[in-house]
Amino acid sequence: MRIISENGNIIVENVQDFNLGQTLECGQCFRYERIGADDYIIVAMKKMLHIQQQDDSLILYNTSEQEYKGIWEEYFDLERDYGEIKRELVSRNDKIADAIEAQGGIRILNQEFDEVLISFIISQNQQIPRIRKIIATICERYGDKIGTYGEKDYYSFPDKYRLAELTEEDFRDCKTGFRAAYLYGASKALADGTIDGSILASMDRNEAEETLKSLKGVGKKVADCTLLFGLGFKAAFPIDVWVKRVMEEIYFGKETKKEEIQKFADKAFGEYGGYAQQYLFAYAREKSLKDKNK
DNA sequence: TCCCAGGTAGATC
DNA sequence: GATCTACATGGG
Repeated sequence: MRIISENGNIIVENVQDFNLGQTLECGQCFRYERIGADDYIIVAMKKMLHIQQQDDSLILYNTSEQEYKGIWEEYFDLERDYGEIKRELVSRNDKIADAIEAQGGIRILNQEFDEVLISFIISQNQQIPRIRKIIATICERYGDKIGTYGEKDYYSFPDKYRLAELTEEDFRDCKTGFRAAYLYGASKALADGTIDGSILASMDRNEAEETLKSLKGVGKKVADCTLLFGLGFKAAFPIDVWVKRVMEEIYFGKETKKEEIQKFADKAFGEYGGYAQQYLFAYAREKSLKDKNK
């Protein structure tokens, strides 16, 4: 990789194993807007960023080298060797090769813990476009305006103290449905320190998972997403309806209980479980979309 | 009208 | 323990 500062923009050249669209649209994050081919506005880390990919180069508009180094390099996980991860996964189990072939440009974003936890509580039993809409509403109502692109204003994800001021009714007004009570409780737990990302990150995976599950509305799957996307536990392998289906198709050939799939995945993918899961999840959704358009 | 969605809690068997 | 069901809301 080579980093160039030019006209107030940062250009990162020679980026390997990275596809911006795949990374943003694979369901791990919800705050992005596609404004063109390989061209996006994202909101993360309390900032708005216009970012575009051209072949193996990334252009980060209106960004300093300091901000790139301090925030975005880590956020996009650009320092990690994904070629090595993919080779290791295939060598452990070659049935995942098709998924990696199709979605190998995904990187696991290093997102902020509070936002991931709240977002994935919202996500349960809901479709991705709607999850994005609900989170956008919460940000517009309770976040800070942090930028404008075109005609559109962009708002930060509200911090835990702001969220803790909301009533259950406020959450319900954002169309969160039965999850409103869960969000109310989780926001209070974040604000009063009962649940603290930096403490969870220092625990082992199992203890962190159990702590997360002590929250009402956080079960195994939401906990695993939070571990993987918000706390850096790359071994976590969240099993939702998509992953269940694709695992049944590729590895089992029949309906299989989540617990059995989990055991198999932990053993087969080990410390790389999270990467495997994300390749498989995106692969399953892409295939379904293609089938629908046939 | 019914079924489903990046599930979970609580009831019941 | 394992299985069943209600839970808001919107799209197909």
